[in-house]
Amino acid sequence: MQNGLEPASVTIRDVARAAGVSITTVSHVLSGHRPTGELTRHRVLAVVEQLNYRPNRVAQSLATRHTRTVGLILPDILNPFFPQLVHAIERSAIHAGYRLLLCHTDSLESLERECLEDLVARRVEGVIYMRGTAAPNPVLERLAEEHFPLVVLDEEVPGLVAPGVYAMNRLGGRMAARHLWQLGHRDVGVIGGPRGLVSVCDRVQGFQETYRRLGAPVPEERTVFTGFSVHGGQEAGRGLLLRHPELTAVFAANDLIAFGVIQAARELGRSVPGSLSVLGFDDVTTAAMVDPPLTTVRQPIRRMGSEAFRLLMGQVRGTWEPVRRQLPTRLVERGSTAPPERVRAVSAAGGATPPRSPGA
Amino acid sequence: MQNGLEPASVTIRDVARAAGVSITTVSHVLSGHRPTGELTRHRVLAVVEQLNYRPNRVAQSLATRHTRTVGLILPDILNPFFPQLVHAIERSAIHAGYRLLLCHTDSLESLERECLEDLVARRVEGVIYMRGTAAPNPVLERLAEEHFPLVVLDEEVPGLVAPGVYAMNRLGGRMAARHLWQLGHRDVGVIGGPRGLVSVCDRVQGFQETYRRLGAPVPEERTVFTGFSVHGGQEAGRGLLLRHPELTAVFAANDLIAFGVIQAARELGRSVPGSLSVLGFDDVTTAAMVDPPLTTVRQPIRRMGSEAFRLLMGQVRGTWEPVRRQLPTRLVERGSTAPPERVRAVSAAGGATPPRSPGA
DNA sequence: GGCGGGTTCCAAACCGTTTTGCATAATGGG
DNA sequence: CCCATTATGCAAAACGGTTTGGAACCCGCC
Repeated sequence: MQNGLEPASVTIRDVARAAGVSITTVSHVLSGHRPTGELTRHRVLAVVEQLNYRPNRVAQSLATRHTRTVGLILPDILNPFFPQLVHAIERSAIHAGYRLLLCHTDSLESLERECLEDLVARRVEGVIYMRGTAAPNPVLERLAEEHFPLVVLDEEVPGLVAPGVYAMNRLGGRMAARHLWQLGHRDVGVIGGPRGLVSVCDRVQGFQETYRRLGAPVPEERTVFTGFSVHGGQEAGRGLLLRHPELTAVFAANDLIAFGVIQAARELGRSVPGSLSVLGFDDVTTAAMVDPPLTTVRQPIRRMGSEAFRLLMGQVRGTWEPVRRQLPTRLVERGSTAPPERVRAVSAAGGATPPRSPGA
Repeated sequence: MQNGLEPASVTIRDVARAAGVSITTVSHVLSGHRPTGELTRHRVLAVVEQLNYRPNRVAQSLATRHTRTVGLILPDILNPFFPQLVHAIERSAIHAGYRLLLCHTDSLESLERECLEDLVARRVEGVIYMRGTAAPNPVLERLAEEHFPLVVLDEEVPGLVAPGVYAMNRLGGRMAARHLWQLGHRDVGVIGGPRGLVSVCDRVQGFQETYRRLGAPVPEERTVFTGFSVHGGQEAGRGLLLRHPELTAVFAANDLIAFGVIQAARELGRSVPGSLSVLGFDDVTTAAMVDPPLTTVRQPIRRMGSEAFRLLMGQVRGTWEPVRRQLPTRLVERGSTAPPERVRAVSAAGGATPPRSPGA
């Protein structure tokens, strides 16, 4: 390698020399950590301007032992849920003068570990950790034990004592159940996400528990699990609907899955919501744009992101405590759910309720 | 600030002391830059293991003058196009041992400049720059002049001589035009993205140029511009359709806009593609999931991302040259386009073509 | 005129690595 | 047995900043 490519950037030494002062002085006028003479200050500033000097942040980081960087570990950037989260975090971060080091793990545990190690080796001041796999992560555990600034976001890590920000998943599941129940659905199916994920368990259990309490427990074979993806939802949805044509509604553990279910339903000639209601989770921005617009349980994504960052900063500048924040979900009713056909027919006959027109 | 929070990480000095060798030796066994005795090596490695030593990457960076980091500047992470691009870049990056420093600019020129400055101050080895504004960026120009490793991605910067990777936008526009023309559309509208963006110009011009050549030039007032967002598309679409109800098809400069147009059409009681065909650009993953599935011009997103990274690496390790790579687009026909009603009626009467059922 | 106090500035140590030049020990050949 | 090598390991100088402890100077006051 030839080297010689570097623009041989100007150092603080160059500035000092050009301004005829010591390095120390330059540093002080730049940082303001100590008062400097009016005259020298202007001279230094002028030289800085003229030479277009910018302090080397890595040298600064080494000396000051802070990098103004936080690491982000996320499982799947293609799931629109995560970009929304990243966006919220980014806003907070930039506002606080921090940058984000991005690590996409593709839900691979090995990558997760590697990234985590690398991030701390790079001396990020903290890590916001979003997992996509249920596999235990020893590195994460060590970090938590050492009280390394860390906040778990979105997907809880069982057994880990560390600060975290989550949605009220169980509550969300209940909301979904109540909604479908009230519409009159008695034969419902559930499509969960990856097995072992706490959020999936909570959502599914919240849903099932409500149906059970209402007197119509969801039989085990009507609950299936798949990946958090459109494809997964489609496959699982097709299977479920084929085995249980009597189903009038399906609750999906996230919006991507719900999208897949809608496609599967269409494939099988079942209209949504006419012959099948579909309910999602997350309220990703595209949820309002699909056909039909998806009824879904909204997570307060922006607040989750900013809260996560806030918590992280709290740790960075002092007090580590394993706060566990849960933010409320809320049902967003759109066009993918409607009363089941039987009920519809009845109420239409009674002239009470016209068939609902799905619309924003 | 109490400090004392740092886990007081173990340094190379600690390892050296514990292993009873010099710092140099430790460094050498770890890097393999010089041969070391079998015995010492094992001893050092054992200590490293035991102390769980990880070299401080920022110190390493300072000493070696490389950070194994590249900066990413992108205008809008909420537009699913960019996460897809980021994903592709990330894959290449991680494979090459690099990490990504993420800068979301919200299409703000001031933020762009700031981020760029910060990234080079942080000594990223290169920058992949995606712009969302037409405003000139002096920092960018300086960097390009200095031959700082840089590749412009997706959105060209007029007047800048720097390596770049783009889609064949003009060609894409032509493809869109040809498609609509062949379906029989003669009254078409165009909704461009932000004014001044080269990609927008190219797409729109490619489209218009084709229609002109075919003998049905698009009148100026049927072309409007808006932001790259669903909302923008909806507003612009509503306005356009209100002023020009005679339109039978609309070409949108990206998928988000197209989604908005579809919503606007629905608002106005026009079915898609029944009474209005809509054609997008990008082929974002959600394009296949909206209703109706969007016919769109696909950009080779993955290839654009990996090619951008490849180009960047080329610069990092040596040769700067302002290569300009253009990747081909391709029309993906889905359900949002169909022959205009008039034509449909005719051909249906002629019994030639049954109304097309939009489907995947 | 000496002295306390406030300004300004600088020298030097440090942050945690890499890397070069050299010293020493071990090895082998003549 | 001695010398030329080769194998090993160390000390010290970077890398580009921050920060602390003083030194030098100026001021006004008693």
